[in-house]
Amino acid sequence: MASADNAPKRSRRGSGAVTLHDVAKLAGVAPITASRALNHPDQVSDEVRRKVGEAVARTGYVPNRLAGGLASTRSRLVAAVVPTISGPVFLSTVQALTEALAEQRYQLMLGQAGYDGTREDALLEAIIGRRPDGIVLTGILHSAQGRRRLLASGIPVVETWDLTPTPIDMLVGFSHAEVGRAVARYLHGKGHRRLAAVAGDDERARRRAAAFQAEALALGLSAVRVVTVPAPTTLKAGRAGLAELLAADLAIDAVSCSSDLLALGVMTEARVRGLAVPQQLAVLGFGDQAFAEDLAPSLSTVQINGAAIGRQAARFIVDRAEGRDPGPRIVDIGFSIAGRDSA
Amino acid sequence: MASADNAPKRSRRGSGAVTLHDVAKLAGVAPITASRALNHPDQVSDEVRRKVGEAVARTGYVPNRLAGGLASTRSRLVAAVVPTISGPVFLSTVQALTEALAEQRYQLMLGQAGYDGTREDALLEAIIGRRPDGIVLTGILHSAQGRRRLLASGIPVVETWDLTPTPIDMLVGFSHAEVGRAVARYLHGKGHRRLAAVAGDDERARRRAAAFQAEALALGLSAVRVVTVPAPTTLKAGRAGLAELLAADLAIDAVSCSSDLLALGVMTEARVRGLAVPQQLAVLGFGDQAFAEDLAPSLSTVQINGAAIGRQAARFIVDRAEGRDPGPRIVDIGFSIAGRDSA
DNA sequence: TCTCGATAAGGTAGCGCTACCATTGAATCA
DNA sequence: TGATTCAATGGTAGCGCTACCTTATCGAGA
Repeated sequence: MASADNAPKRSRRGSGAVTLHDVAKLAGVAPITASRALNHPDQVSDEVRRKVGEAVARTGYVPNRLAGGLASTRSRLVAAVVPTISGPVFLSTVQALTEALAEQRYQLMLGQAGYDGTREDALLEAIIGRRPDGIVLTGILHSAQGRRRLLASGIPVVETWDLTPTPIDMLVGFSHAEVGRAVARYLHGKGHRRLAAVAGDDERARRRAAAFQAEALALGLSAVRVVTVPAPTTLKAGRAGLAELLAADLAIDAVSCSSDLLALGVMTEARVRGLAVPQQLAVLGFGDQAFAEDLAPSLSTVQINGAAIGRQAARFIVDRAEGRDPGPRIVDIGFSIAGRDSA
Repeated sequence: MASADNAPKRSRRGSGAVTLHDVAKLAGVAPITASRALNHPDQVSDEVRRKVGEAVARTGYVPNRLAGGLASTRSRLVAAVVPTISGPVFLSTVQALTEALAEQRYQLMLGQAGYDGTREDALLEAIIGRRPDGIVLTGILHSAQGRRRLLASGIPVVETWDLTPTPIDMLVGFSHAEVGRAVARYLHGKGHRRLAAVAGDDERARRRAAAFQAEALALGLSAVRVVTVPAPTTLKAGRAGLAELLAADLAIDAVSCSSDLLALGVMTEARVRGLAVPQQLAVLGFGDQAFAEDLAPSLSTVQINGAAIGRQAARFIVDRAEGRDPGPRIVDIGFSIAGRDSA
């Protein structure tokens, strides 16, 4: 009965990495105490904290969050869904979200749903399977089936970049209809009378455009022509959009665009055609990307604080995950119009 | 001893979600058989496959990948590290990576390291803790300490957007020095003799610029002035960069930029100052972002197939994870120069 | 007839961690 | 002094899944 079994106790499986057990043994404490020293340092003595810290440093131990998540049903993982990462619109939100979460030791998992929604179901399954502590939906329209699935999963959900009276769970955004109306009033206020728009083919841009049209009519202006281009929007589409508007020979004097890139395209096409911006044609963008301010002429655009959206979404989810009350479930982040040289 | 304990068998813990046990019970098979029906369908009978499929549909079961990953030491998770998501350079790579991985039922986890590397250590810890099946480093210089840590973790690593003879593990990229030299030869071939450069303050851009300078000298041209601007690069920095070059009064006739956005800034500033592009000043970009081709004048630029990099990285990692030999560990994806109107 | 191998299914024992409860010893109170 | 509280630590039992092994069943070959 002597120690005949010097054979590795660790069985066939496992990654072979350092585990909490190894750390605990080295520190001379029980595994659970080592766990506490790392996760609830205030619950152990200085002595234990020191010994465990040393053992961690010596072994290079990195906690297995898969195991921790399984045991505690808290994965410290947050999933974000964007239509596509190439549309730079949501980037500031995703970036702020990543950073705010990293500060709280949460990690972001990114999924792309595409603009058509065909991958949505597979994506949701992949996400829910990871049992994230929260899901941030960024500018995506989801099927009723997907809604039900999310709801059933019980995972906190934050919808962003929109404002609906009936969110799945929580929401940070702004009113697209309000943006459309504000833009119409802004251009009208600047003396423009023959408005047009170039809009990406996505739900939100369409809603802004519709409100823009309606408000222009309400202001007594002539009917607004809207050219729709595929999403995600590109500079090229902006050029083509203006070309199409000019071909229709409507004598327009202002164009509202559903993205800054589109606006840059419109300005480029106008310049090539010898149309002075803003004298002959006013151009308004959407999103206030970094380059907008430094174009020549500088681009007037709708400012959305994407970073604020990301931070609020992070706050929502972390509060929920830690059992705090996140307050009102709907936050209107608002918007403003940066009046610069182009309109 | 009768069934006195009608109390919920499921103890205090757990998420309350449907588990494989529930599915198995409903299907009338053992849990392990249900597991096989889902993960190795060819190992069970049609009958079992059908019953389990039905049970899954009825219960809305979503496998817990935390538990699966813990048991199998295969997380089906891949981590990608970018300096920042706002620099649009790596977006095409990240997008292609996400898509290629999603096809193989792997999921991407995104981390931002920043350009300074202060967050690098915390980020690595967060990543390794999830026990991903692979890590893709995108354009990031990591400390020797980080290298050691990654190596010690035993996780497959793919470095991208660069070419070094001593990768940590696997590598897909191209030679930045070669790009710098090719650009110098290209501009020289177009008849330009007084070259300059505007480069972002990151390791790779600096290497391109250095090779650009060296090659220009080798071609017998006068010394190349390089203006360095902060990373990530912006349009504004491009404008400022050109302004600085012009202030030095060097009579330059061509500018090579370390990003397309920078090039757009240079072109914008040139236009404002009445400098004709390319007649008085040739401008060359880097990255071939979507907008480059449609600018006026269209932007000549260095094309990098970022999507191909992403796909190859995915292939590397999936092959490794599934135990296949991924072939040569270093892949040079190359580059080309798109000669358009600006240079 | 018996053995053999292939196929299909099940049982067992963890993966590495933490929730929950029990225990200990010291400090506090009446 | 003994009852009571508290802080610090440990033990046990899973979280939900899968690797590994074993057992039943069947038809083919000797």
